[in-house]
Amino acid sequence: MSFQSHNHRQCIKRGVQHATDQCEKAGLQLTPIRQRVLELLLTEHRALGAYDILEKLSEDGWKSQPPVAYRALDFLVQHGFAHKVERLNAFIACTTPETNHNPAFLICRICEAVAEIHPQLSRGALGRTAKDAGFVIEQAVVEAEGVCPNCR
Amino acid sequence: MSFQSHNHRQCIKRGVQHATDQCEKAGLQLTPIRQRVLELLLTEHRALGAYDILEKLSEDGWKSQPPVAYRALDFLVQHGFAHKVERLNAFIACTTPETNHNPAFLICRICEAVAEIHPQLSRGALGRTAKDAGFVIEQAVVEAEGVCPNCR
DNA sequence: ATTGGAATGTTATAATATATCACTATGAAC
DNA sequence: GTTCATAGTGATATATTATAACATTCCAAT
Ligand SMILES: [Zn+2]
Ligand SMILES: [Zn+2]
Ligand SMILES: [Zn+2]
Ligand SMILES: [Zn+2]
Repeated sequence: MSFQSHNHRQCIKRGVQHATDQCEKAGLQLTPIRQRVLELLLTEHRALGAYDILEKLSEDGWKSQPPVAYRALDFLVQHGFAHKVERLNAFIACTTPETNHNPAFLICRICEAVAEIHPQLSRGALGRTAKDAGFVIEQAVVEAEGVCPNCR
Repeated sequence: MSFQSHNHRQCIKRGVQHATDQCEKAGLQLTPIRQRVLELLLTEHRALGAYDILEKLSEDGWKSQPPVAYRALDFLVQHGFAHKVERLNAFIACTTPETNHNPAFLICRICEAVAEIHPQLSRGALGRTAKDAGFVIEQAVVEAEGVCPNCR
């Protein structure tokens, strides 16, 4: 859980390592830009906008245009290495890329920290209601805003 | 439930009537523009973007600029007469404005119909997970995408 | 060597949203 | 009745987020 203090260097290392391995296995190309964007996202437990990413890339010497950031982000999201937080129009590295999952997010409105969690929604009230309505859920955006334990 | 066939004229009438009453009671001004925007939203069980609204307003003779639409939408959202669907960056009239609620949405990716539902999330897995993490949820965005009964 | 695909570079523009200031109406305070 | 404060609207400009379209590079397979 990203709200708790933890060995954050390991978050980054683990994230990059996992992506590297997965891409190797699946024949995907974790190109320098894609890897760098993933690292940037992993650096903070906070969602970054595409233009934040662009700015940071530019500090690295990549003077890239918007499509570059969006492409890298698309790739990462597509393959489950990152997620888009719709409420923020921003992106965050996946913190549990090992497991197939339907992530939900807890967003602190004070410090902007974002934690990825995995409640079993389909079994809960949402899934039941949808089922009753004859609606087939393919994907769910679940984003809770509030105050994290550190900001209370 | 907006997926089922129903007397839709009544949806519109009820929505406007409720807003009128509420505003009367609370000393709020349901101005012509605000009422018209609400009507436009009520016309379809589909989310409309601010610029869709602007276009429709313009067909009515109001040659308005973006802030006009956003202000009216802000008002409606603020007072619970409409909701923003984050996943779509668009707005939809509330279908059950009588009750205090934390709405969730079912979004059909085929016909774009949106249904507002009210699962008891706080009692479910999400609420539990948040509580365990010491996170206080103030608001939750819950938006499921999939296929509605009519499009199956 | 040629071809084809995937990734990136580059330019332009679309789509969504807000800041700011000017103007108007309304109603309360004096 | 005039003054004043407030809420709403009008209007201009600009910020922020996102994509379309086409050119170029690189590498591997034929
Ligand atoms: Zn960490
Ligand atoms: Zn916090
Ligand atoms: Zn209806
Ligand atoms: Zn449908």
